[in-house]
Amino acid sequence: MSASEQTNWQSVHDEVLRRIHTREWKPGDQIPKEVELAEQLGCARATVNRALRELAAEGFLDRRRKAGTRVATHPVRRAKLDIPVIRLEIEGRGQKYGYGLLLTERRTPTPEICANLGVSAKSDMLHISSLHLADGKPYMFEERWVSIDTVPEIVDADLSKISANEWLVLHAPYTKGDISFSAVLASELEAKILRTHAGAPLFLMERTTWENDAGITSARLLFAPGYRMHSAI
Amino acid sequence: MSASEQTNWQSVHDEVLRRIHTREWKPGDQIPKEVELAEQLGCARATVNRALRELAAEGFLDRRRKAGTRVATHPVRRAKLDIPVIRLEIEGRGQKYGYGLLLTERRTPTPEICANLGVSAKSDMLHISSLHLADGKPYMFEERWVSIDTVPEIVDADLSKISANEWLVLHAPYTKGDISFSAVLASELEAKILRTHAGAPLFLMERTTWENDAGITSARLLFAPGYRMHSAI
DNA sequence: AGAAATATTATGTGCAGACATATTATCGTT
DNA sequence: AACGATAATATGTCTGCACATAATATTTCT
Repeated sequence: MSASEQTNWQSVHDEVLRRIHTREWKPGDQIPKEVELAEQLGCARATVNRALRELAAEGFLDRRRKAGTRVATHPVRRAKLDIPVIRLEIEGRGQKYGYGLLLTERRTPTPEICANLGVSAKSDMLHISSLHLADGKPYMFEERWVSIDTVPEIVDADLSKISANEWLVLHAPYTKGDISFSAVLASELEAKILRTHAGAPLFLMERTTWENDAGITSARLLFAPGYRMHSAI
Repeated sequence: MSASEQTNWQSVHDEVLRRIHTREWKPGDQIPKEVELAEQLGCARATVNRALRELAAEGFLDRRRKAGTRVATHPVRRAKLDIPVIRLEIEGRGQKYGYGLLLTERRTPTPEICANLGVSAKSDMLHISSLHLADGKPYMFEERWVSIDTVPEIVDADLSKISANEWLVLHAPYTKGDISFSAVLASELEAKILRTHAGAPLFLMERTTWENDAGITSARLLFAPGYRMHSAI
């Protein structure tokens, strides 16, 4: 290796990654131990440790005490999906964000929601439907249930101005969450709201959050046809 | 805070997260500087630094030199999607994995693939179609293009036994990748292959990878109806 | 040989101290 | 007041050292 430049953890990171990419170190290979690498690259062990730790977190390396460090055989690539507030996602693309509250009602949850959140069938809940727009066009249709037992303050929130999600982000942080993605067909009603036709393929995102096992909210987000979620890996 | 226990970076991490969750520190609030926190919690600044750094990476904190550390106002939650090899995903659920090669042909790419990968229209490429099964049922239909210019060894690979993706993972690591998800309708052909009906909603994953700007592969993965991708946040 | 106790080892983490760097705050000049 | 130079400061990182911990290797005992 060239060396000569300054050795910081980032450069160690890059150098190790380079050796993996050039297949100097192949999947399954054991790489030199931290002390040796530190000596080779002219830096402290702590610096090498930091670099290798990050590489392990990124999925390129497998590390085990005493056993050493080896190149991952099945580099599970981790796509980091940023799940921003919809408003910021739209505004971030330079589009104009719009939001409309379609319905709020206070009632007991459906059996499905009970199962999702793990709450009783007699729970006090808020059911909210809303539509998010980008440049005036329907972008995402949201159907959400919020537990009033867990987040009583929600009943005083003005959900005609700020979306339930944004309100929750600011007032009810969660400790645990679940998110899933799938493809579904638009129903008659959904199609009408999203201004498309029944049977159109819709991207569905379902999110459920808890605060220490107390269910907060469960939401079903239906994106208008053409939506693509993407990410770098 | 209680304290008394041993102070390691993990406990600092958890304590700070607790203060955020209990809204002792609210979104937008500035939190004590590292030196103060270290004093409060009875540990070295390096330890606090490690904890806060992780929390910032997780999206709970915003940190800036001189400006200090504050609780994120819009906690962008990062869903970490593990993108494993399909075989491992299926076997990991205890199902039996099956794989069938449907077609391989060596030809020039379609304009769409050219655009995706950024290669010339006269590139030498391998076009591969295959079907992945779980417990004998169609699970995912894959249509892939591999650049022979970038990965010449692919022509000697036996793709009837091992999927192109698995072969690539082992023999052609990438430095850059792009992944996107969307919902589409099954075409007649796709429906036939996945043993469903035309017009069924399919979850589509598109992946493209490069090695230093040299396009490696572009793949279109169509999952059978009912597929759900999920993750904890 | 086989099992249990013990030693060895590579990574994991903590610490104090130092300097680097990006930003903000302040001061002086016009 | 506006502007540019300068000082102050919180985080970012590196270093050398020490000890903890988990896993493996070795030895000892039956």
